[in-house]
Order: sequence, then structure tokens, then C-alpha cells
Amino acid sequence: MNRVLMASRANLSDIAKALGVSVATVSNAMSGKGRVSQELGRAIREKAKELGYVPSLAGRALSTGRSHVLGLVLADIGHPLFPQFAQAIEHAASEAGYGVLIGDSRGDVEAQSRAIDRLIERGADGIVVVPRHGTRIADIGRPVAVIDSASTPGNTVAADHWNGGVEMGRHLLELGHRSIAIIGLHSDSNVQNDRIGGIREAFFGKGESRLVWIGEMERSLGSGCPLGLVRLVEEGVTAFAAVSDLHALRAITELQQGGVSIPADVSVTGFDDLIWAGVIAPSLTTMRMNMERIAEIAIADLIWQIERLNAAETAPALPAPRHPGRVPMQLIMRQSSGPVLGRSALGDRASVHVRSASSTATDPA
Amino acid sequence: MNRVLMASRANLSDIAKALGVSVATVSNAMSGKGRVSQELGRAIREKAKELGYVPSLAGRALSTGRSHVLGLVLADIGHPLFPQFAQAIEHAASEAGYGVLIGDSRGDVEAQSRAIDRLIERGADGIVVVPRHGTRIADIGRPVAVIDSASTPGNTVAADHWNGGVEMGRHLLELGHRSIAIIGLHSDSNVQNDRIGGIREAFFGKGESRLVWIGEMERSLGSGCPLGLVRLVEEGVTAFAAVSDLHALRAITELQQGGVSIPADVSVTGFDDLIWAGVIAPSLTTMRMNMERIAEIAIADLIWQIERLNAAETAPALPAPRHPGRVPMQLIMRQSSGPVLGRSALGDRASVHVRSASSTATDPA
DNA sequence: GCATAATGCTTAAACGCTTAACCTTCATAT
DNA sequence: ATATGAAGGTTAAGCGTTTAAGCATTATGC
Repeated sequence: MNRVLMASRANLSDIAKALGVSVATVSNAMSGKGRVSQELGRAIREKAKELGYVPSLAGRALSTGRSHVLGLVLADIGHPLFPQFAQAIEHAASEAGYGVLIGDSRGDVEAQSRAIDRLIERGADGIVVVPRHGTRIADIGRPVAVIDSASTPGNTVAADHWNGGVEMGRHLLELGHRSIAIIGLHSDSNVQNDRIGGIREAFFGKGESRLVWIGEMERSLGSGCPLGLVRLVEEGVTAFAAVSDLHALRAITELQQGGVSIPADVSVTGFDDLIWAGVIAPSLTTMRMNMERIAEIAIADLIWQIERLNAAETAPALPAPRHPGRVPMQLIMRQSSGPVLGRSALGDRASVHVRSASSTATDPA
Repeated sequence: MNRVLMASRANLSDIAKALGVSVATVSNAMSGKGRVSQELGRAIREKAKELGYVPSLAGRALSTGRSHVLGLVLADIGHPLFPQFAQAIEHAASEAGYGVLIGDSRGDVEAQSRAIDRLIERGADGIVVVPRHGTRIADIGRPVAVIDSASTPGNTVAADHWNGGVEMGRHLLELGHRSIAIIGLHSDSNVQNDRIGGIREAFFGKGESRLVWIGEMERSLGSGCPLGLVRLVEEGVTAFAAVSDLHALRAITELQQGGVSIPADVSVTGFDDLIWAGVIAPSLTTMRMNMERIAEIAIADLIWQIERLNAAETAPALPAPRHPGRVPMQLIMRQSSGPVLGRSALGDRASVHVRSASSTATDPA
């Protein structure tokens, strides 16, 4: 029965007492639900403001059975994209009057379910999950919105990774690239597979694309091992399309270290537009998700589910807010991708050395 | 009065009814507070498990006035370090039985206070703040733990950025570097200032250190502009100590693009050990915070404050858990820092040219 | 002019939990 | 033998909100 923390906070009954009305009336006036006269309503709201009234979420939660809190579970909370997610989700949720409780799954699949359970126990009305690659979210007895990839079963909304891939492929084609290497981590991520699929679709019949799986190489050569990209350049690859900025960064530094100039000698592109993408040299051409939109949709869907549960048998059928499900990605063109220069891409290492001087990709030297 | 969401959840009274005892007894048995016989206690806990009892946080919160939820406000939620923070805080809080509600301040100072207010309104028992540079946290009427830098007023706990700087400076000195450039963003970040101060302290009397402020350069040259680091190399700088991996990355790519080889020609070091620090080429030598420890301390302090408020006049004085306040940082040695090679650092661009693929800014042509 | 309805408000119960206060019963000290 | 106290419960109040139901009072329909 501790009153210290909440000390000075006025509650409904304070307002009621001050105005000589009943608590119920005050509640009605504040929520606009019951029947209250115009003037009394105004007076109450005024008094509320005057007393600095802030509704007690705990009281409300107890009474309504809804906490107005959403859980956010990122499978890989360590992922650099997490901030963007968190920010977008928090914003969208907050706009809708919900708070966001974070859950950590420490990367591991089983822990993911535990994290979800914990959030539910804490009273979350619904959960937003960005699942670990290849995980299927078990049916917990509460609304869930899954953000992953359109090809993930149960997916609610996602960036259109496939089309993003297609666009990225086209971008490279337009620049004249005909032989590229796609860099991915491993094949059990739906997101990556979609992106790769898109790129390949764009290249189908128009160019050659080979695959570099970082995961496999690291399994045999150890984490952080060189990817042998310079050799690929010698073999004629003129562009590297990484499915994540993280891998693109790795590629750029490895190539630069190997004396390959970007974008003069080869182009490198990424995905996600991570925070540093714009400030490295050369700045990274990448494909960006519309997080705000994705978050909005996920939250809207979640809230719709929650409200539907409430309406239950009462209302016949709340109209489902049908959304696109796939949100377009946006190509951010920067310096790391450029036109293929007119030279035999193969074996001409000497010219690479000479010309690479500056990033003036157009220098005919 | 909606029962749908919480549908099947058993409550204390269900257990009480099933066992023919009073609710209070069940509550006591579960919390271990009141007086309950061994056997009854066991029986109750058993029944609770059988019925899948999960305490209602809302009920408890309403009754005790404590929500067991902490707020986390990152000034710059977009910062790449955020995931680490969030993860560590969530873990520490969760261990202590608290949930973590996130608040977004969208970078801006005034929004930071609003975010804090919102969390308080949502009933957070206390707040963890990683403030925006140079912000002072106003006294909200609730426990706060500030994580920033020891030189920030009101700071609760922080990595020992200064000593981290000293260690980094020593590391470079040991490698033979006598002329370095320190790269920072702007001078109103206490964290950066501490790091810089430490590095300079190490170099004091033993070598020369100059400063590069990215913020200033960008103000005149535009965001993402080149920092002119190659020129500094020509002037004799043999190492760049960035106060953040973000800037180190920028330096590495710019140097590599300029044909400077790392670590053969110059060394580059960072701070924070961001996720990609280990996989770029060359992998980045950096200074890492002990987030787990910092989070632990912050949470412990917060909970202590909360409990003290509860104890109020009751107990005379809970012993304050005095903690170090500054948590040591750890040097992660990787490939980007190496010994100064035996050559005149100045003007010997030829050797640089030969070894590195290309050059431009330095090309005498 | 009378049944009916709408309006404006109050009463009271409920949500699930905690906790102070009280009531037995039995063991121990005096 | 009687006061004392501990042990093991129970009762009941309270946290702040919502909401169904009730009750006057005033407006509306015919």
C-alpha cells in the first residue's frame, strides 16, 4: 500500500471531490463515453488539467483487461538495424497510445519463445516479432504481428525484399554490369533469399551472377576471414551485390585493401542503409526499407487484432484493414556503384593499378 | 470489463477456491511474506503451477503502487550502440524482475524530456537515461540512473572513457607512434572529451597529438565530406585514434581509398567495438565498454533508489550500494593498429605508392 | 395529459493483488 | 493456573479505473 512513488498524482476521485460529483461522471467526462452535459464535461476537464491529472494505467489495465502495452521482440537484438526498428515501432505505437516493452531473445530460437512469454506475462496486449531466420512463431494466445519477409509463413508485413533485389539488379545492369557476385551470409534467411532471388531475376538472361556465402567460408576459414573477392575481380566480376550493408562493408574494405578501387574498378552495393552507409569512402549505394511505413502497418494490424478480440461477438465483423503486406524499398544511389569502364574486365590488373588513382570513375586515362 | 484477452488466466482467488483457503493466504504463500505453514505453502504453490497461475502485474501494480517497469531513454536511439545498451539493460532489469519500456527522444533535447515524462505517465518506477550530449536531466520526481560519462553532472555510472583513452594512447605509444591525429565529432560530448583527454594525457610529453573535428569540417564542406586524412599522413601522422568506431570506419575507408595501407602505412583505432569492427579489412582495433557491468550497476542503483523510496521513514537508512561509478574499458587489439615501420614517416610517399594500389590526393602529378 | 424516451447523473460492483488488523489455537514462561 | 506470545490462518479495506444498472428529471409523441 505504498503511496510514495505516486505521491502527488491526482486521481479521478480527487477531481470528483473537488467538483462535488461522482467518480463515474468524471471518468465518463474524460473518456467521452457516458452521458455528461457539455458544461460539466468542460468543467471536469478543466479541473483535471488544473490538478495535473494523469490517468493511472495500472488502474485502467486492471479494469479493462488491456494494458495498452505492446511487446517488441527482435530475434537478433544485436543487429545494427535494431535501432531503426525500435524507433519506428515505438513511434507508431506511441501515436496509437501504446507503450513498447522490449524483449530480448539473445539470438537463440528457444529463448525467443521465452522472451515472448515473458512479455505476455507482463501483460502485453500484443507482440511485434522480427523473428530469427527460419523460425516459426508458435501460436501464443494473443495478437502477433510478424515482420520478416513475404515468404515467411505468418508474416504480417515486410519490405518488398524481392523487388528490392530486382531493382538493385536493374541498377547494376543499367550501369553495364554483366557479371556480378552476390554476397550473402547463409541460405536460411528468408529475407536474404528474397533479396537474392530478386537480383537473380533481374539478371536472368541478361548477365551472370554467382553467389558468395560468407557463412560457409567462415565455417572452414574462421570468422572474419578474407572472402577472396580480389580473385573474383580478376575472374571478371565487375560488381558485388551484398544483401546487407554489413557484408558490403566487408567487401569494400577487403577490395580496397587489395588495391581495387571502388567504383572505378568494381561496384559494390548493399541493403539496409545502415547509419554509416553515407559516410564511408566511397559512400555506399544501398537499398533502404521504409521502416516507418512497415512499423505503422504492423502496429495498425496488431491494434486491429486487439480491438477485434474486444469486440468479440458484440460487433459482427470489424472491417479488416487490408494493407499491402509488402512495402516497397528505395534505392539510395551513392558513390560505391558506377558504370563499367570500357576495358576487358578480365586479367587487366595493370590498368586497375594505374587508373584507380581517383574516384573519378569517368577518367579515361 | 473485458475478459477476453486475459481469458484463461487463473488468479489468486481461483487457487484459493480450489484449496478452500483465503486469497490472502495464497498471496502470502506465493510471496513468502506472511505466515503460512510449510505444507499449505507447498500445496498452494503446487496448485498454482497446476492452474498455470501467472500473477497479474496490473493488479499488483495497482495495489503496491509499483509497476516493476523501468523506462529506457536513449537520446540517440539511432546510435549503433543502442542494441548493446538495450540488450544489456533489458537483461539486467529482467534478472531483477523488471520490464523495460523504451522511450524515443528522436535525437532532440526537448523531446528527451517529453519521452521521460511519457514513460513516467506510463508508470515506470524509474528511468535509465543515456542523455544527449550536454543535456542535464531535469529532476523528475522519480529515480533516475544516468549513463554517460564520469564528467557529466548527475552521472550514475559510465565506462571509464578517460582511462580507456589513456590505454589507447599507451597502446599507440608502445607501437612506436609519436605523432597521431585524434578524430572526434564535436566538443560538446562529454564521452568524447573524456576519451580525447585520456589519449592526450598518455601522449603528454611523449608525442604529439592533433585534433580533427568532423563536425566542424562538415559544417563547411558538407556531410560525408573527405576529411583530408591522407594529407595528414604526408605531414607525418602515423596513427589515427578515432573516438568512435564510426569515425574510425570513415577514416579507414578514406585512407584506403587514398591508397594508404593499414596498418602498414598508418594505424587506425576506434572506440565501442561496434558489430562490424571484427569483420572489416583490416579488422579494427578498438576499446570496448563493459555494457553488462554498466547495465548491472545502473539497474542496481535504480532499484536501490526505488526501494529506498518505499522504505521511506520506515527503515532508517538502507546501505547505499556504492559502486565504482566508472567501469574499466577493454582494449580489443586487432589488425588496424600496428608498429610504425622503420621509415621516415614523412614524404616517403613512393613506398606508399608501390605498396598500395592507387593514390590520388597525394599523386604528385 | 399520459405513456415513453432521452438526458444527466449516481450507486455499486468488479478487475487482481497486497497488507494491516484481527481471531483462534496451542505452546511456553512465570 | 494464568498471562504471554508465537503460529497459522481469516477478514476486510484499499489501490484507480471502468461500466452496467438505477433513478430522477425533463423533453417528446400522440
